[in-house]
Amino acid sequence: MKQPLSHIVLQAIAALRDQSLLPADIEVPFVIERTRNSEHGDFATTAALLLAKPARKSPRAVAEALVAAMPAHPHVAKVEIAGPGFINFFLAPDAYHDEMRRVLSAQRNYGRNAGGAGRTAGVEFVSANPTGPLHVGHGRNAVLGDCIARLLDATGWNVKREFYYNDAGVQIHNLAVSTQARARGIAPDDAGWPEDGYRGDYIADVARAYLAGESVAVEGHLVTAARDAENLDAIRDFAVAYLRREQDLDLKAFGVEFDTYFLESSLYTDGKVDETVRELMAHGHTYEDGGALWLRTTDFGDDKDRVMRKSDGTFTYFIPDVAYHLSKWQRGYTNAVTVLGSDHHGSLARVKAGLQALDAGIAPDWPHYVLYQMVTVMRAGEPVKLSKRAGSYLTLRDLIDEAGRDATRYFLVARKSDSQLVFDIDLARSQSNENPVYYIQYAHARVSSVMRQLAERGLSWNRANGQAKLALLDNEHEIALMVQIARYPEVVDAAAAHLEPHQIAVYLRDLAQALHAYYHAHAFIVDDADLRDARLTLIAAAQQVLANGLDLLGVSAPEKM
RNA sequence: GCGCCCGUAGCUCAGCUGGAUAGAGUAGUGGCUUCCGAAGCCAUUGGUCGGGGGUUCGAAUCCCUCCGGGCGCGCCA
Repeated sequence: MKQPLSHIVLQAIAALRDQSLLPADIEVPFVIERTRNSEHGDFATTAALLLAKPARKSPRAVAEALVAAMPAHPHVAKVEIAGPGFINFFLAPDAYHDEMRRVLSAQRNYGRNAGGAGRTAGVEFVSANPTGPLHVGHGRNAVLGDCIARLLDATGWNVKREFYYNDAGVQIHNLAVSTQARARGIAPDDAGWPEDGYRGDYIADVARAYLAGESVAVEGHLVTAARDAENLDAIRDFAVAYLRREQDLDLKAFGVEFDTYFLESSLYTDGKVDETVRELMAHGHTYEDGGALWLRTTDFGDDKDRVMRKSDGTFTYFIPDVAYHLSKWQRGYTNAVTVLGSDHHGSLARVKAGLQALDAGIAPDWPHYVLYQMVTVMRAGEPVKLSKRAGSYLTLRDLIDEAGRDATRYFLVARKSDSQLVFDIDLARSQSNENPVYYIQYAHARVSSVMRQLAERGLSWNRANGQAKLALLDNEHEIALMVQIARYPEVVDAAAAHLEPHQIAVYLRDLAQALHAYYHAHAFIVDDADLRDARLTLIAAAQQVLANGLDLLGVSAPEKM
């Protein structure tokens, strides 16, 4: 709804320039924003405040000139100047009525836009090594990445979901020897159990499946167990496939799927690591010291230089990381998002430094990192300790089984990613009004309930009929609800631009509240057919937006609860 | 010691990225169901936005500093 307003402000600025009341060469990054207080209208702009200095006039004088130069628009009922020089726009009710019609004609497309213009955005997330089941932290990562992908898709990007993992490093060796020990009947704490072995019971499951000769289908190929406890390579391949499949099943149950699985080992076999090292050396940001090859990352804002190639000839992990991100760039990921636990934030500076040192035309702010803080899980008032190495941690699967997919997704994404999250299992699984996800879903189901009632009474309402007399929607609840509905496209745009899916979660709560309040204050199935059609149109629009928003979070929108 | 993140109502958190009188939920208090879903609604109490300085028309938001909490700081990944 902002576009017409930006348009007439731009026209007014142009008019003032033509009259030489404003310098011709200034850029005005003005914005049209929602007002917080309805006394200030629907939208406001601070353009006059920003123009005051270059125009060498008082903000109010600039505001008056702008308003005088502003063309009329049928959706704008009134323009006022307030305070130090705010320009407030009051929309005509028709602006909102038209918007409701737009919701119903666009349906699932309402709120989507084409800002990404079909360019490719790669969202890398989860990226857990296949050494065990996913834990709750991975769950936060998964839902953040998935919702960001959904937001980018909704804003016109061609989105690729990508999962990166290491299938050959120290941790994987550890997995192999742990599984081998289990296959030989050695348990943790027994003599001969490998140091730093994975102690969880799931390792015994892997070993059992291996000895039974099971086959595992994962990522489009099949791995069959060799059953030979002495064949460490076969054990490793099987264990990786087995645990990857477990992760995929958990992720699928969580509503998360990927387009691409990228193996770190492929960077070596495809020569990408060597290519990256060659390029870094060619651009002169490397030097040798103490038998190791260093990258001068301090040239690009890191706080100390980093070793690329150790004195034993192997690479540190960060070179594959740089090579991997280079591969994303080469694969045309104009926009790249990496979702990462904040405990890895130290690696950001060096990877970005490595990318800059390649001098490949990569923008300094590419890729975008979305960091998230730890999740603390509470059950019955007690924290549940997360300890991957101890093997006694709460898994994502446990959480989904207990709290349900919808509540788990909502809770893990409803907060800003960079603040610590306390996940209260008891609250998440409670089906009460304390639980926001049920409150939102309930609001959605309630509209379906009205429609069912309508049918039972032999009445009908045609969703596709844009003829409803929406001018009848004029009480405070209706206006509040229409305003809330019409905000949706703006919220989607902002949430996508800032990679902040929690904005959707917060918005949906507000929308559900406006709908519940309307529901309570007014009847819908009334005798007056015109009024009935108008009100049904409104709640149908609200329901559509709730469904669209829930879809962005990957949470179901039930017709019945 | 250095770097990043956080500190907003008793509790859990928003705050549209510098705008107008800082908002929700929950807890507390007081109301509302012969009627389409009470899994609901309405009203009300509650704030030195961790403290202090600064930048400007204007700061919870940006800068500096201090206090408190979290996470990092390896030729580990």
